Amino acid sequence: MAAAGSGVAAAEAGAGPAGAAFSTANSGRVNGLSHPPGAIAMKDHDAIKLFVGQIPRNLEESDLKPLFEEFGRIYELTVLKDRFTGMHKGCAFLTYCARDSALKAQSALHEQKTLPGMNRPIQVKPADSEGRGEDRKLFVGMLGKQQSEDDVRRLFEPFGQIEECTILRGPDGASKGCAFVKYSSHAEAQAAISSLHGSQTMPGASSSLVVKFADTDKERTLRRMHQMAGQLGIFNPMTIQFGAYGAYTQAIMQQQAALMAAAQGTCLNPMAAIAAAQMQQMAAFNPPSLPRPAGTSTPPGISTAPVPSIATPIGVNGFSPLPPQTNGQPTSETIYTNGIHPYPAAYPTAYAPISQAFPQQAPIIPQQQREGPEGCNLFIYHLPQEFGDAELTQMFLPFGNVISAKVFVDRATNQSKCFGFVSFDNPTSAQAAIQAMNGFQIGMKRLKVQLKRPKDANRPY
DNA sequence: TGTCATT
Repeated sequence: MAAAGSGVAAAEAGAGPAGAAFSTANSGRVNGLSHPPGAIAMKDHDAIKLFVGQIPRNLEESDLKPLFEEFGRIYELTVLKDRFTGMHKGCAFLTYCARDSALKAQSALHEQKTLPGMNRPIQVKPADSEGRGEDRKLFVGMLGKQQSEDDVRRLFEPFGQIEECTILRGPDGASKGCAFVKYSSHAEAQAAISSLHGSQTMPGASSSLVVKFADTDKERTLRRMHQMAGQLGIFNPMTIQFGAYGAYTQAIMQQQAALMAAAQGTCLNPMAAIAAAQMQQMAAFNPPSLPRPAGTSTPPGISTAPVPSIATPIGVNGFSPLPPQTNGQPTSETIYTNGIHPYPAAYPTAYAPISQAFPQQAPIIPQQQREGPEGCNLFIYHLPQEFGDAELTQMFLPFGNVISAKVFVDRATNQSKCFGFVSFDNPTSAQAAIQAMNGFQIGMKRLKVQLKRPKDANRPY
């Protein structure tokens, strides 16, 4: 809850003990016990901070104090105010010196009475900051798909009292291989992590048991935002910077980089190797043009006329000599002098808000493996051993919007299994990639590029 | 032939 979150900071930053914060008329006499005026109130170590909601906005701390003092000596009481306007938010944080006072107040007041002018009863309950549950709830991963709630309980029982145990299941009831386990205390949860995380590998699981604290609401929201960002097509910074021509400009930059490497007889990185090979292939299969990334969206106002001029400088050899002034560095100027300008005059501002939103560094959205629509997903075999996700992405960028590229890696050795997946956002790009890249020779191997087999299909080959 | 999944 945002209100509680900002309120915590406000409460922490505000004046401390009630004795100092509010000097009301009866400050020398609280809860029937007298104590010297000006004495600093101490709170118990196990004191609970309460959230109080449904308070009329005309009531300030001094008005509320008498109501709550009935249950014990108050250590701190803070009405939540808007950080900027100072407006009363209709709620407060309340800490009693004694834990017991808080419990009494909660049971006597929570939902039990409605303050004047409010239409819902007062809320008195431990504040979110009191670790209402997230810090004792565990996420358990790498379970066997056939393990039941009872199996998981048995596993986690030795470390404390389990309040809740839920296996995550899909709509069909099949286990997703993970679960939530909630203990009655943080310490118990921590003990379970220490003993169980990585301790064993469940039958059918691909790696050892995962035991960690579950995501907080905040983390969950963040993850959802990332997912949404992915769906909106914010895949990588180059897409944003170069718009629809990112594929072309990148492909050309790579080829030029590869040229330099090849000219020096050094092919140290995999991209140089692939780009060099790609150029031979370019010259062979369709002389003057890169494959047209069909289906790539063209920003409004851009004519498609520049496309042929992109191909032209490449020439029949698959490349053109570098302009002398670039000194071989594949900078963005290199691209411009080749006659390719990512921002024609007709299209000056459409992406500007995005680049302004991320002035320094475009956000790196962690690329999760996303399948495209049917017919957009490729299976690629016989990849060079040293190829990773990035190289795979680069290799297929010229054919369209690559929404994901994944090279499979052996988890034990971290070695590529030499196959992977590439997904486009449309089937035409996928077909173009198959046409151009299936049988593509790299070193001694030829790539196998075909549509990914659908999960449910049982084709025997 | 999408490996790890967050109510």
